[in-house]
Amino acid sequence: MCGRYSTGKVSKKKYEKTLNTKLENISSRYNIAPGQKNPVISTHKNSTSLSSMNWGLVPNWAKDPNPKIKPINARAETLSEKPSFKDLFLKQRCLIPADGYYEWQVTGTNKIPHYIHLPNMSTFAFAGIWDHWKRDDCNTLLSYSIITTEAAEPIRFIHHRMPVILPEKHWQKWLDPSVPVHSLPEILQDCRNDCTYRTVSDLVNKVSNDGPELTAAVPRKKQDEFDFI
DNA sequence: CCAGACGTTGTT
DNA sequence: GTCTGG
DNA sequence: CCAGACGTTGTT
DNA sequence: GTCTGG
Repeated sequence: MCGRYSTGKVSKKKYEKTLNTKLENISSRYNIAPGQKNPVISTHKNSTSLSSMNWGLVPNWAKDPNPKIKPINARAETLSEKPSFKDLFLKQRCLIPADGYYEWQVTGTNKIPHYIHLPNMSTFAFAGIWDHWKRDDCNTLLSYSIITTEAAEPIRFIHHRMPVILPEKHWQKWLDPSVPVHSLPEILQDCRNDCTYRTVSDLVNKVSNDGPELTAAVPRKKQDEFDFI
């Protein structure tokens, strides 16, 4: 799955070139957590732009802008069936700029954080869906959820689910609300699985920690080595 | 029909 | 255990 | 995702 | 809003 990620060294130019549009700046962050406002690229009324959206989907029909359940992830396999997601999957897809994400490997009583990224620390984009919540007397709330799928082979030992990382060739199609429905599952299945990883320190656990040191490789003992102490 | 949920992950 | 806040 | 709180009444 | 359960 995906519950923390980074935009530390993303290339805004890569998004601008691939999408043929001008975007606002993307701040460098190394510990993006659910519930925060983060940069998201979406196409609305024929224009593609970067907006600040809340991570954790608040559907437009929610009575309250702060409902109990705000999904941070949405399963790719069932997107077109779930009442909360199906309309958004058809018409409100988004790209989430990132250059890595964190996954905790649970071994016995230990939780070892790993930083997962593409070769060469390439800038990438998660596939997501977004929505727009509005009541007369309240400000508009934009929110999003990151789509997940089965984990790629190299990182499956860490966790069995991972966020969908879209190759650049699909970015424009993914954002286009008029793209034929049948191509959506094809795009999702053609996601990147050439991920690599490193163990990192526990600094990432605390949301208030933020900096390049969170992504630094830190050797960690495995659980079975602890067992003999 | 109305009332109530609408999600994921992981664990059992 | 479960919910909230970040 | 993880960390940290989880409550009321009354007083300042 | 739309779906599910009763």
